[in-house]
Amino acid sequence: MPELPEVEVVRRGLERWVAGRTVASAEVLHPRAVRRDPGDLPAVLKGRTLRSAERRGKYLWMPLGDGPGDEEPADALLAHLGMSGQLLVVDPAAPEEKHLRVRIRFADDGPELRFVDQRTFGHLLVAPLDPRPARPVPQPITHIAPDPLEEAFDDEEFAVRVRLRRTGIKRALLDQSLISGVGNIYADEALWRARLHWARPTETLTQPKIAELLAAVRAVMTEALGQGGTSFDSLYVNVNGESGYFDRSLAVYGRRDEPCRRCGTPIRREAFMNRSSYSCPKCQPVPKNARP
DNA sequence: GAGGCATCCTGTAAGC
DNA sequence: TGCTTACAGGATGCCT
Repeated sequence: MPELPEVEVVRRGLERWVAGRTVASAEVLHPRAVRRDPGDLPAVLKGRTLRSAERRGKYLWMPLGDGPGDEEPADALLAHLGMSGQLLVVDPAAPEEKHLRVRIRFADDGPELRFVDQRTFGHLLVAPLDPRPARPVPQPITHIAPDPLEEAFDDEEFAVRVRLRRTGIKRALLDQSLISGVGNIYADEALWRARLHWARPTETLTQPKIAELLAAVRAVMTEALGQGGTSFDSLYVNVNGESGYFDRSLAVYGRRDEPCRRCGTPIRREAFMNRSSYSCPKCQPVPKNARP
């Protein structure tokens, strides 16, 4: 499941293999894979140059240029991988993947870009860039907060906003308008490292504790990035189709009844927001006034 | 305005 | 063996 580290791995692949190339044609094979008007995508992309590969949280985008000029791009190809999306750079003659949703061919007749997505939670679209912020971002994601690996992320502001919330800390971590790029897996891992239960009321957290949690979020993401991301099956791969290995390093996620790596207590699984939370009963005791 | 929950989707695994 | 059900989860929209 792609979270920030996995998406960053994909971004680096796009920067290396796709940036600077001009689109010859685009083909939409599943309407749900493209937001707005799916019929428009081929016409809007044809002849445009994919300038570079940018990322905020779990969103990727490639600003679109009209030629060799150095004018500021006004729009971008925006992508979210959802649960199972993959952006693959493959030989045009390679057989079609079972869940191929969008195919983009280039004018240089080199490797093509394919959007493959089994569960169709991911999507592509072309959107205008909002030029107002210091770093232009596509308009559909202007409500997304910077991610903790960005320079623009403000630790103090994050702590203030978390303490103003009246909810559980894991809900806050998953709220992309507070902090982007954190999903269920890395939320559980960071909370374990910071010895916090997921239902801890946000208003009871001190500023130093929030700083410790942020450090844990950054540490787990940086380590995952170093190993090419997390993969439990073949659903997540980088642009060349290679899986990451970080799942071997997970301390709690998916380790129900296995011993905690700190104290040996069996890891518990609890239902949370129609999904799962994994934690250590001893290291992460249920708080008073828990907010599920 | 903020918080919380159902919904979208498909493949896999478990249960009967 | 074959069918049914539960589960996985990011973002959105709706309800309170």
